[in-house]
Amino acid sequence: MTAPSLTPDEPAYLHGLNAPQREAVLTTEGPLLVLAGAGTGKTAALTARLAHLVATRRAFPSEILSVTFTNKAAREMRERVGRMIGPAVEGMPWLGTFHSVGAKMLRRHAELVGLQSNFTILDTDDQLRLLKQLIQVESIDEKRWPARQLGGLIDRWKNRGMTPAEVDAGESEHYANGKGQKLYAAYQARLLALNACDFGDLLLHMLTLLKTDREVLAHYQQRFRYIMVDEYQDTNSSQYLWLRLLAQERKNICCVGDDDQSIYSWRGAEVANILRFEKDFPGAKIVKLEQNYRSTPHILAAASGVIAENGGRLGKTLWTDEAEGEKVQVLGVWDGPEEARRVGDEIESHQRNGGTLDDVAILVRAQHQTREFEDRFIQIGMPYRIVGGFRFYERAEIRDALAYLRLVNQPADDLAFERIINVPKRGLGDKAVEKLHRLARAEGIPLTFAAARIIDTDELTPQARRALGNFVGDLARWRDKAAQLPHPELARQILDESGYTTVLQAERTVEASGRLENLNELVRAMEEYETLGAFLEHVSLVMDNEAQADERKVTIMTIHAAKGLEFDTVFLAGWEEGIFPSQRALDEGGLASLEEERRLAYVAITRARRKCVILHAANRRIYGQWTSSIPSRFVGELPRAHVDEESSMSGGASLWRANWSERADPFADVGRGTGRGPGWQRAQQAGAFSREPVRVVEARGSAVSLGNKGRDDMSVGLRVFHQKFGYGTVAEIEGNKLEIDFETAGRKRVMDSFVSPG
DNA sequence: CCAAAATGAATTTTT
DNA sequence: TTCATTTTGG
Repeated sequence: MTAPSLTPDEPAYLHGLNAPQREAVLTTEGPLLVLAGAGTGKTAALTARLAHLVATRRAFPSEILSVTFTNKAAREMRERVGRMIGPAVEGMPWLGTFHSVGAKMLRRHAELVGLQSNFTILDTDDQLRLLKQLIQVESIDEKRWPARQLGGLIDRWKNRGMTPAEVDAGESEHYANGKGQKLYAAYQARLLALNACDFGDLLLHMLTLLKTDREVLAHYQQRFRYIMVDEYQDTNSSQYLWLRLLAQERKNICCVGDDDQSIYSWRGAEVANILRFEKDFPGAKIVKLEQNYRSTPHILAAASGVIAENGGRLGKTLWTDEAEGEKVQVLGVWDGPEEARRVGDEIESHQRNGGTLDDVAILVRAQHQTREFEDRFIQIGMPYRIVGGFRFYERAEIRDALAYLRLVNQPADDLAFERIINVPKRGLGDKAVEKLHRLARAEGIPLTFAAARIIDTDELTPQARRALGNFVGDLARWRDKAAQLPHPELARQILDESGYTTVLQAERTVEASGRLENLNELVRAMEEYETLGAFLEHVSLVMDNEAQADERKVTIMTIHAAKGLEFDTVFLAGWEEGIFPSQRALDEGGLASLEEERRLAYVAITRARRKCVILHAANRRIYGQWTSSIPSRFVGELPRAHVDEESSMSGGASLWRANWSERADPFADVGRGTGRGPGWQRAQQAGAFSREPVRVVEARGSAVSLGNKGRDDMSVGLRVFHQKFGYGTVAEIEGNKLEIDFETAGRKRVMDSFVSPG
C-alpha cells in the first residue's frame, strides 16, 4: 500500500491509500459508486471517507448516515473511524446496520404507524409461532401449507417494500389458494396488537412513513447531509427505496459494493440495485478499486477465470503487486472421509512447517458438510472451530430467560407469555392455555391480563388455577422490582424464583450445567446495558456472540459465513455437481442461481491469501445413501495455467475436465429434477473412476420404499432386543412394524428399526 | 400432562 | 443418516 503523498502535510487518514481509494475519499459531493473488488481495501476507503467528511467540517458526525448489513461491519467501522477522528465518533448515532438504524427511527415515530415506542422486535421463531396461530384460525391445513412458507412469502413481500394492500391476487395466490394476502394483513394487525415488529417491519414501517409523511421525510432529508452504504450489492428493494427517498434532496450518497460478491439474493438482495446505480442517480461518478492487497496472482487469476463465465457484470480486473506464489491446487479424492483425511494431513504438515492453525480455514457450501471434518479432526486431535450453527441467543434456555424479561418489560408480549407459561412445568397445559386464549380474544386483552382475570373465575381446574395464580403473582412482583433493582439482579431473581435454575440444577447432566453457564453469561452480558429495554434491543438486533477467538484453531464454516474474511490457507471442500453448485439452487433458480453459485465460488477462492486447495470427491453419502458425483463445473472453469491438479484415483481429474469441455451446453441439466442422471452416467462412461463406484442408487424414492418394506432378518418367534423394553419375542410382523411380547414390558408395537436380533 | 414413538424434512441465514 | 417436530398412549 504505497502511494505518493499528495502534499507533505496531508491528513493522516489519507496515508497509505492508493489513487482510486483517494478519489473515493475525496469525492464528497453527488452520487458515488465505489466498485470494490475482494481484498481491495474497501473498508479503509470507506472509513477514511467518513473521517474526511468530519475533519473537513462538511458535516457533523450526527448528520451522516452510514449503514452496513452486519453488526460486525458497523462495529469495525466505528472503531476505525474512532481511531481517525477520536471521540467525535461517539456522536455518530446513525452509524449502524439497516435494521438498527431503522429501529432507531421507528421508535421516534412509532405512534404514526400504530405502535408504541417500546415495541418488541420479534425474531423468526416468534414470527413462526404467530403465523401458526393465524393459520389455525383460518382452518388451513398446516401440513399442506406450512407456516414457514407463509413466513418466507411475507418476508419476501416486505423485502420488496410491499404492504398487505400492495399484494395483488397473483402474489396472494402463492399461499393457500389466494389466502396469502389476507393472512399477511391479519399478521400485520396482530403485530400491532402485540406492539411488535419483525425484522422486515423495521424498514417497511419507516419506508411507509417516508412515503406518506412529508414532514418526516423532509426532516431526515435535511438531517442526512451525507449517506454511505456498505455492501450495496446486498440491498433489497425496500432498503433501496428507503435510501433513494433519503438521498433525493441532497444526493450525496456513496454506495460501496461488488456485484461479483452478491450472494444473498435468496434473502431478497437485488444485484440490479448496483447494476443500475448510474440510472438511479444521474451524474453518478464511479470509482473502481482493483488493486488487491490480499492474494497471490495465481489465486486472483483462478477467481477471475471462474467469475468471467458470468454475464451482466459491471466488470473489474483485479491485479496485485504480490509475488507469484503457489498455483491453486485441485485435488480429486475417492470419497468424503478421504477428503477430510487429506485436509487433515495437509494441515498437519502445515503445522510441522511452523504454520499456525488460525491461518487456516475450510469452507463448505452447506452446514452439513462440516460434519465429515469434525469427525476426522476429533479423531486426530486437531483443534477446530465451527462457525455458524446455533448462536448464543438462539439457545432454548436463553430464549426462555429472555421471554421472562420481555414479559416483565412489556406485559402485552403474548408470545413471550406463551413461551414460558409452562416453562418450567407448572401443570398449565394446552387446555388451560386454550381457555386463556379464548378469554383474551373475547375481551381483546393481552394474555397476562386475561390470566389475572381468569383466576377469579372457576373456569380452570383448581390445580391449574392455583398454578396460574402463582405465576400471575410472580409476574406482578417482578414488575414492581424492575423499577428498583438493577436489571441483572432482577434477571437473577426471576430465574431463581421461577424455578428455572432449580430444574436445571436438579438435572445433573453436562448439558444442564452448560445451560446454567449460558444463563450466567446472559446475566453478565446484561451488565453492560443501562436499562432492561436497551438490553432487549441489543439482543433482538445484535444476535451475535463474539468471544472465543483465543485458542489457535482451524476454522470450519460455510462460504456465506466467510464473506469478508481472509485466511492464509483455504481449503474449499465438496466442489461437486449437486453440492456446489447446489442442486437445489439449480432446480429452483436456473441460470440466475447458477450465476449466484458462481459468485459464491469467486468469494470462496478470494478468501485465500497464499494457498488455496479445492477438493472434490467421487463418492459421497447423502442422507444415508451413497451417491457418486462428478466434479463441479467450476473446477473446469479454473484457468489451467494457474492450477495444479492431482487425483488420488488413476485417470485423474483431467478426464473430468475433458468431460465438461466436450459438452455443448454447460447448463444442460439446469432445471432437471434430480441431477443425478446424466452426470454420473457420463462420468462412468468416460472411465473417470478406476474402481466401480460403491453403489449407485436411484435418485429418490428408495429411502421411502426401504422404510416401508420392513427388514428381512425378522421373523415371528424371533427373540429380539429393544433399547428401552429389553428382550422379547416377535409376535406379528406388519411391514416395518412389529408386534412384540416383551419379557418385562408386555406386548408393544414398535418399529423394526428400534430392535435388533437378540 | 408427559415421554416415547412415529413421522418428515434435510442450502445458504448479515438482522 | 440424523435431526426436530408431531402424534400417541399410559
